Amino acid sequence: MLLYGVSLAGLLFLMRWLEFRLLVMSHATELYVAAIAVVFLVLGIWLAKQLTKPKTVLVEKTVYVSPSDEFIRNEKVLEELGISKRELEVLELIALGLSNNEIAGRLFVSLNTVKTHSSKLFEKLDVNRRTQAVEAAKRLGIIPL
Amino acid sequence: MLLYGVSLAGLLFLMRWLEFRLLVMSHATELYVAAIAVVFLVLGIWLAKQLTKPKTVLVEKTVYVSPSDEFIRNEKVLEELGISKRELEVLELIALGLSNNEIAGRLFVSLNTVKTHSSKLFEKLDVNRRTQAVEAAKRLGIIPL
DNA sequence: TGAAAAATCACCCGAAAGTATGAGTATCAA
DNA sequence: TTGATACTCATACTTTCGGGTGATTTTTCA
Repeated sequence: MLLYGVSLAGLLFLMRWLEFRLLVMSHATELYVAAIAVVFLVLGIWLAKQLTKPKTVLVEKTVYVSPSDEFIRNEKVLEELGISKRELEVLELIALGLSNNEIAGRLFVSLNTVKTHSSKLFEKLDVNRRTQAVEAAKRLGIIPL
Repeated sequence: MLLYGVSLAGLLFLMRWLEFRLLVMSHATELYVAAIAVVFLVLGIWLAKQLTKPKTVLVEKTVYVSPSDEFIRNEKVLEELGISKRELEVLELIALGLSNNEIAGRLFVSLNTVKTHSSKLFEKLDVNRRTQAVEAAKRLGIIPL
């Protein structure tokens, strides 16, 4: 008897619902159609996304990595050796292969000043040639390899 | 009693459904809606296909100019520039920070010979200083970084 | 504010580096 | 054998480098 009641209730609900559908269809057709359209549009998109294998395009890019891209200066060594800012600048330009004259021009100082800086630099790096200075500095992590 | 209830319910539902179908048929709305649904389903699929950007997978092929493990000399460049064996030896010693005199001593040749070699070397590397030569050579993969 | 450190510049001198030119020897391929 | 190339060495000259010394000016910092 209980089951019967429940069934009847469900049936009534279903009828009500169908009736509602009917009502909507007869009175608000545009809305309904639009809803259907949207629902199926989304369904279509979803279906397409599910069913189509992702189009994959492989693009190969050759990257040349220079070992000097993540250079971290060893400040500790700099401090220990007592190398000043200016001296470091000179050192970097020396490492680039510039002559003292070119360095002087680039730093807007006289040739003599550059010589003084480089001399002190050599003393601190314990070398006596600019090429050795570059070697030593790279080894010590003062300038990038 | 249970069976009777269910049968009755089913019967009622069937009648309602037939009635509904009939109604739909007579108004032809369902067909229209179905058509809309199909159209928009297809439209959705089409849209999805159009809008899905091809998934681009960028594969970065990393080529180390000079891997930290082992140095491979770029023989090609050597040949292109016409750098001889002896000149290369001089170049390597220059890169080590040796003076022309030291190089002469190590290679058992005269200072003048070393000068000749280095001069030709500079010419081939298109530089005019030993420090620049070292820079250029390292960049070209002629000597290890 | 005053001492220390850094940066600037100058002059001298010898050593090293680099340029120019020429030339002898050895090797290898055509 | 000859021509090309690499290697060797020399002389002469110019430029650059590096060491030494000293000085002035800035900057930094206690």
